[in-house]
Amino acid sequence: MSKRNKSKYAMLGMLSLKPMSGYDIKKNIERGIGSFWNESFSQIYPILRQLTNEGLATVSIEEQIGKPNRNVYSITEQGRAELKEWLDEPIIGQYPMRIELLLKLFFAHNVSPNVMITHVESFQTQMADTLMEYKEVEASLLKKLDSKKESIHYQYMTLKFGIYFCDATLKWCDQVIDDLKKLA
Amino acid sequence: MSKRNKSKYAMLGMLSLKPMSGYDIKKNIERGIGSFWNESFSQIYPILRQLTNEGLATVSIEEQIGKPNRNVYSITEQGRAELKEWLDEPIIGQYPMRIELLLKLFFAHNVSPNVMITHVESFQTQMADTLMEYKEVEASLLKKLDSKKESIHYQYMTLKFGIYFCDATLKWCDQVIDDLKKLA
DNA sequence: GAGAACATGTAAGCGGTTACATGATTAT
DNA sequence: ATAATCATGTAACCGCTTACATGTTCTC
Repeated sequence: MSKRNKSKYAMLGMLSLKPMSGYDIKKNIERGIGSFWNESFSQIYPILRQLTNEGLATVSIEEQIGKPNRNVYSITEQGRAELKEWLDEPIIGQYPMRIELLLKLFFAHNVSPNVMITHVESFQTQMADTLMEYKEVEASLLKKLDSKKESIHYQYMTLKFGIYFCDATLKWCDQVIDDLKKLA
Repeated sequence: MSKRNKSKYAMLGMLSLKPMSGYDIKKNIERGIGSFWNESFSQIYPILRQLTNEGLATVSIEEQIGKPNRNVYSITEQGRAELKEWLDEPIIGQYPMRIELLLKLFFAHNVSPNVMITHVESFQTQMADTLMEYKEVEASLLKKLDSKKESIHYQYMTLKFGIYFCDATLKWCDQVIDDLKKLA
């Protein structure tokens, strides 16, 4: 009944794309699903070891010259089965969002409107940067959409979420800055 | 340097609106900022006590007939000062988002598209419900906008974020369901 | 009669971040 | 030279959720 650890499924999902090391997984999470998911090394490495103990993944050590060895993990049939089981499950409950900017804005009557204008503007530039990154990824994904890999389509759908979110947020920022200026 | 506990400021912020009990704060958080912030009783009560120990709030016990006593907290000048300090600070770093639906969608090549159609559709109806609630709150806020309380304006701005977010998400759901049907 | 709302709290445990530890290679 | 990338891990700590504990009144 308690909140299950979803990091495990994030690992299995990543390994379902291709065999990877812990380091690879970190990078792929950042570049691929960083807008709505994050994992740190201190979670990744122990979970990966746990997966092998449970027979959901196997390891092979790749020796490299001049670099540390890579522990490359591959998903097993059993791992795939467990991943599918999780994918089938309906999603219950809410994702917790804690957006500090909005918390401050809600209590902004305690300070001058200019304070919040500054905060919202820097939030806005951050968002604009993020959107540009997404657009670049989009361009590279669009080239691959014809390929036989259906996973590309799913990657594109999640990316679109990020783009929709940024767009909406940027429009909101414009409006809020306008409103704040009227109060100032 | 470590991640500071922002729950404290959520409490101070709530008390900056009016004196409240822990129970009141919980309700006000749910109804007012629930779309981007949450607190549980096991955080609220200890923090409230801590605030009084630090001189940031005072308590008064209201006796009631047939109901448990209410411990009503009021913010002190010192509390207001600390709240303002926090409001002034620039917001550093990212808010962690963990949206399970998107995690599943990213790995959806492992299951039939119909599985994700089901998930996205129930996500969509949830969002639509949320949006309706927001619209109701919006209607009641619009009536109060003329009032002398400037805090209403800030409440409206944060509510607008929720509305923008829901709108964008609903449009995204429409598109994704279309795309998924083409894959099925 | 069941369940929600009112009202306050504690204890245990997991989830997750931050800091620590190590060290070579490559790019600026 | 300095920083970044590659690469794997551990330990400590904090934040937060879940479960537990208690009891009345009001609503369906």
